Amino acid sequence: MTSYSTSEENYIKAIYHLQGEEGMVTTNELSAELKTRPASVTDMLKKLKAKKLLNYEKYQGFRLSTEGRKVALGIIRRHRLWEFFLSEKLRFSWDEVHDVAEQLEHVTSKKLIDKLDEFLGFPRFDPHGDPIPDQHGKIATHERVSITVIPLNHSMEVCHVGNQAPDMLDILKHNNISIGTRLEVRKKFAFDNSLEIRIGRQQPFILSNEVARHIWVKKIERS
Amino acid sequence: MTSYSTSEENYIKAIYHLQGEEGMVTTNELSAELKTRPASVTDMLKKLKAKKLLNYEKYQGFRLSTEGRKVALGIIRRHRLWEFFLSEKLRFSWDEVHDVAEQLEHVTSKKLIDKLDEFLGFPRFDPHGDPIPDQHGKIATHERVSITVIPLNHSMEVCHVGNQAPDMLDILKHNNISIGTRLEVRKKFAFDNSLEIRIGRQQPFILSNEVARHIWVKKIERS
DNA sequence: CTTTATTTTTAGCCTTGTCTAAAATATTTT
DNA sequence: AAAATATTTTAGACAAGGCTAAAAATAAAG
Repeated sequence: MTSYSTSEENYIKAIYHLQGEEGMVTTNELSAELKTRPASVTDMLKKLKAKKLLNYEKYQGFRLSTEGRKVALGIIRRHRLWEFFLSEKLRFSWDEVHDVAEQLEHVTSKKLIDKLDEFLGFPRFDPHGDPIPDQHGKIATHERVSITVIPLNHSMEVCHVGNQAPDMLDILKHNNISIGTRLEVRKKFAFDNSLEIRIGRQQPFILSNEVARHIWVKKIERS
Repeated sequence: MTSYSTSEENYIKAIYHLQGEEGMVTTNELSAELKTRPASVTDMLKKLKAKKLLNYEKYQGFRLSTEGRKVALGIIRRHRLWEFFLSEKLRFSWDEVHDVAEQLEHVTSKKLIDKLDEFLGFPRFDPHGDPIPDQHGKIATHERVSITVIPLNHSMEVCHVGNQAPDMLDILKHNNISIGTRLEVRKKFAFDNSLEIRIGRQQPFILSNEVARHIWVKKIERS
C-alpha cells in the first residue's frame, strides 16, 4: 500500500470534491480551493500525474484517474469517520468537527481506521449527512439526519418525523412543516439547543431541541 | 499558544526521555535515539535554543528549559491519552499501540485532547502503567497496574494483590510471589490469556489470567 | 482574424529538515 | 603535555512544497 504526503492527500481530496461526477477541474479552481498559488498547483499536478493519480495534459485541465479516485475515497473515509467520532463520542458541535478531522484524516494506519469504524458501529453517514465510504470505497446513497446536527444555512428536505404524537404534529402543522418541506437551520442557541428555522423566504421561527431532534431531513436530490 | 512542527516535537519528546531528572543530554545520544545524523541534530538544537526550549551551549550538551519541559509534558499527555484510547476503546494490543499514537500525538487541538481525556474518564496511567500528565502538566506518581497489561520483559515490583482468597494466596505462596517481589512477564498466550512469569533468574512459570489479573505491580523506583 | 485579456506554466528563489564531508573542539591515552 | 581518538559543529547540497515574476498558451473582444 503506497501512501501519500499530507500535501498530496489534500490535493487529491480537493480535486475529488471539485470534479463531481464527470467534470474537468482547472488549475485556478484548485488554486482557489486550496488557497495555494496556481504555480504551486501546477508543480503538484506534475507530481500526481507522475504517480498516475491524475489524468492531466498541460493547459487542458485534469481529473482523477481510477486509482486517484480510490485514494480520494480512502481519505474521505478517514475524514468522515473521525467527524463521526468527534461528534458522537467527544460531543463536539458540528461546526468544530471539520478542522480537527482535517488533521486526523492524515494519520495513516489501515488498522486504526478499520477498528475505529468498528468501534463506531460502522456508521454510513457522518454528522453532516454525508456518506462514509466502506473499506472497499463503496458509498451508501443518501440517508436522513436529524436537523439538530445539520450545518447552518443549508437547505434540506424533511423526510421523516421520529415522533408522531399529536402534540408533535400540532407543532409541525402550526409551523407548516411536513414531509418534503425544504428548510434550513439559521442559528443554533447553545443555551437550550433550540434552533431557528426558515422555510423558503418565510419568517424564521424557533423550535425547541425537544421538537427538533425528531425532525429528519435528507440532502436535496440534484434534479 | 505557540505550536511546534512534528519534527520539533519529536526532538523535544526524545530529549525529555533522555534527560531524566537532572541529566544532560549529548548530541550523539539524541542522534541515536532519533536515528538522525548528529549534524542534523545540531541544526535542530540551534533552532530549539532560539525558541528558548533548550539550555544549550555548543560542545557542552543540553537539557530542556522550563518551557521546554512544559511542551514535552503536553506531547506526552497526548501520546499517552491516545495509547489509552487505542488500547481501551479500539482494543489494540499493547504492542500495536505505540506507532499509531506516535502519529496521533502530533494532532494539535487542545480541545480535542481535553475532550478525549474526559471521554476516557480522566485516566491517570496509560496501558503501560506510565502516568498521563493532566492539563496543567501535573503527573501522578507511580501507581499500580495489573500484570495482564504490562509490556513483556520489563521487570516490575509487585505492590498489591486484588484478591486475598486463601486459594489465591496458596498459588502466590507456591510461586514465591509477595509484595515487593520483582518479576517480569516473558510471554502472553493469546489463547487463554495466561502469562509466563519469571522472577529474577529463576525458572519461569505460568499463571492463568484468572490469577494474573489480581496481581498488581508498579515501576521499580530508581534508587 | 488580429489584438487584448486571462489562464497556465516555467524559471528561479526560499524554508524546513535532512544528508555527507570536512573542520573544530573535547577527551583519552601514552 | 603531546598525540591519538572521539564527539560535535560547520559548510554545502538536496528534496518537498511553497512563493514571485515573467513567458507561453488559450480564450475573449473588437
